[in-house]
Amino acid sequence: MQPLPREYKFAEIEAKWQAKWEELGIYQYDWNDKARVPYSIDTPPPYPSGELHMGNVLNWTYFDIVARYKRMKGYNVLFPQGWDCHGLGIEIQVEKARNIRKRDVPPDQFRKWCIELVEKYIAMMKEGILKLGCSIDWTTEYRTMDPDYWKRTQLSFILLHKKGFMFQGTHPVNWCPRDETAIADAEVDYQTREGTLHYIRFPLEGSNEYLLIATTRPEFIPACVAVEVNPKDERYSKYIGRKIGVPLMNRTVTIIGDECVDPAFGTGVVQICTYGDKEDVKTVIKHKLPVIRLLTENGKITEAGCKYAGLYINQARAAIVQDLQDAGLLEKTEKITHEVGLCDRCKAHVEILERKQWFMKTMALTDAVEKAADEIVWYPDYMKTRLTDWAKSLDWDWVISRQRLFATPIPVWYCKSCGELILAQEDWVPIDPKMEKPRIDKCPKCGGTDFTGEQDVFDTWMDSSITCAVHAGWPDRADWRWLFPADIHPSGTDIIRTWAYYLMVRHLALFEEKPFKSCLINGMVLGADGKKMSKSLRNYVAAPEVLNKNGADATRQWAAGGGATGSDIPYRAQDVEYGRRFLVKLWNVSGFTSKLLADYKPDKKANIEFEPLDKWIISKAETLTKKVTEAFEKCQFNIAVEDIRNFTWHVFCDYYVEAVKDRLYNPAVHGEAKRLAAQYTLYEVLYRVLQLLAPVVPHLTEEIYQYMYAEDKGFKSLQVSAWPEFNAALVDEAAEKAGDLLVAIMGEVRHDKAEKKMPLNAPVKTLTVYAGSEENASVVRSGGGDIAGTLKVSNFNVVAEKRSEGRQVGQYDVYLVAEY
RNA sequence: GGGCCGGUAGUCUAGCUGGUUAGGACGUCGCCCUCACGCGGCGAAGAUCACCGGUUCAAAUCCGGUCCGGCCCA
Repeated sequence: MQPLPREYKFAEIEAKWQAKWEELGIYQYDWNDKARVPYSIDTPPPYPSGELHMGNVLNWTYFDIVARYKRMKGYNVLFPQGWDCHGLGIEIQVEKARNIRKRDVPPDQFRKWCIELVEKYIAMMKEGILKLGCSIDWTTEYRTMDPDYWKRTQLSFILLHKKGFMFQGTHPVNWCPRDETAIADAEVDYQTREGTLHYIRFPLEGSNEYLLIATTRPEFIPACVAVEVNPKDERYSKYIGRKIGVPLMNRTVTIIGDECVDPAFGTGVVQICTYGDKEDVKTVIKHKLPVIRLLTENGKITEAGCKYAGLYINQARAAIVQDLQDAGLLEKTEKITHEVGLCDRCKAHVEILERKQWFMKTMALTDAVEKAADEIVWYPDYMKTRLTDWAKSLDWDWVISRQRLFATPIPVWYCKSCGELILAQEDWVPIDPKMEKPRIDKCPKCGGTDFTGEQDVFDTWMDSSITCAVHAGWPDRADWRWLFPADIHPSGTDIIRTWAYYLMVRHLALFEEKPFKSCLINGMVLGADGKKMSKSLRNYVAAPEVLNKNGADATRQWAAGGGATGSDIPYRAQDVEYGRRFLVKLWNVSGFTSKLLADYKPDKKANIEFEPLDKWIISKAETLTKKVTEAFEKCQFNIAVEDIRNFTWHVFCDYYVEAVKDRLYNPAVHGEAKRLAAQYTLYEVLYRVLQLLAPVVPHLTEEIYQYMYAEDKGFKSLQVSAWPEFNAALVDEAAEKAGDLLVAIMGEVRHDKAEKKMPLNAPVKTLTVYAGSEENASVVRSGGGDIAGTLKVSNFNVVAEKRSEGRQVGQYDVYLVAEY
């Protein structure tokens, strides 16, 4: 036992232990250990976007607590760390930083710049994660942009292709004309914008009548393939089946009926264009309408647009509106607000384009996803419905091809003479078909020898949605199933529909097994103003700033205790400061305890005489252990943190330590055996607090452990000490009740002194307690030593009879009179 | 329009498998320089638990409805 230094220097302590833990290698997963039960965390590889933000802090703190807790519980914990590098976000940032468009430079050069930027960002984020004190096994670190990783993405594609899950199709897809790539539903950001509703006359064939249609997108008139009305709408039902002229276009289309038309919107007559919006896509499929490809990949009008060909969408709209007006076909316009789809990376207006794309058959897996979701434990449980509702609401299969540069290549070629698809063999990967030829002599279909490599690349989610298998060692390790499914997958409320969903479909399709056994959801971090934290709202706080100012242990308490798991939590500086104050308190009480225990030998337990308050706190510590363990098991970090803090601060520091000072200072009065009991209790209860706190506050608890306990307990780190098992035999309800009464009496005398504006250490000449019953009287007498010692009472009288004189002790039928 | 969540003291938040003097934090106001800690100690004030109805001996907690807010989606 060594006494603690006086000052608590968190920066020093935290840096020291972060280095030391790494040196000790205690966070390394033991790949050869088949005796201990493994526990694998499916760390979501973050997208390196710059410095760590408070959202990352919340997320990483949650699963680091789980990792540390499970390690103490004796599991062989796998806590890997990867980086999800590819994506449009990085491409756009490189373009902006270098003021170029990606097509302006050779693809290799562009890729190189992307890698440089990603590496810079990884370094920044990694520094933050290290400062937070995460117990990551860094020997597992990987980057999805490395060929060794995209080998896995490609292999999974080949296997899924062979199983029939991958197909090419000319389907309408969400398309970003600015980035010139297909994007998934999940990447479309819907926003309310002001738009113009145009009322346009469509002439009925064979009459002088016309129908007035309302549209926000007149530029799609050249792609009009039908006009639609609601068959229940008496104004128009009679026209169903008739032909109607398309304004400015020398052709007619048929008027069709469908109940999905809202008679109250606009005029109740709508044009169906390929493709003005997602509704058009549904209608085209349902009524088997033709498709007119109006837009090019960069958002210009095609030849199908006749005289408007070559114009950008906006230019075409202006020209068409002008022409309609000149022709007298534009009856009126009005402003409306409506939802528009924007590319969530660049905010350009998303169009719908028909283009050959690769898809994964995900809709066919919806039942399997639902079943798997039922088998998974969700923290909190209601998050399950977010996933299943999303899965059930999907209309389209997942578009997995992208027209980008910084991504994993799709490992296929096409025969130049017959167009036959050549799929890479499993042992060819990693391979880039843009750079390499397929490893065959000739086309198996036509014998041709010339091939073109696939130019498209994979959606970034194709990389990151196989992590559960990859972390387990797939496909390199024969025993990867040992770690699969992952024990826990952490996710945020905002990415359940992407990350959790894609993980589900990929692993279910590949391995017919759910990817993870439990799913831990974190909410969003809000600014102090209660709004979602963002730089533009100026309520943004950078994680390194918080960590440098308050240290990791205080910051982690904020993350763990800021709110219930899954709910959004606001970042407020004062909450982190409360965490820091708690640490100072713990440090001080530990230092004080270490002095009181200077002559204490833990192994010498002979001749101990427990007082009621010793039994009281030992029992309470045991009850606390049960509560905290249950809370950690259910990922209720806030409950665990609050219970430990309150016990430490208010039960241990404010009452127990105060109550035993006199026993420790004056063994001549109380006896050596009772002094030893206090020392034993201080020693064990503080150790228990340190252990329970270790997953949340790893650095400070380790520092205290090393000074006070390492020599005796023998673990090289508190982090690998055995989690305290709840021992029902140590719970003593009678002792807790008795102690509560004794503590209440001491509290009541404090109240009395406070009211009389006396210092708390003022001596009491006579203290008379009217216990109200013989039972209470014997309790009060049994704790009389500690009470008299703590309150400096010269004459302590306990009267069993009931008498309402003086102050009532709390809610008890006990009264006391103090004379000074 | 749909799904999910929330509405608890000036502020943030816990509790919500029904019975607690509704817990904690920040802030506010007193008092105490008590031999670990003023980043402390002891106290105090502050909540008709959004609203309306129902179930029940009993509801912040369960049910129905209304209003408001958030996230995600259409």
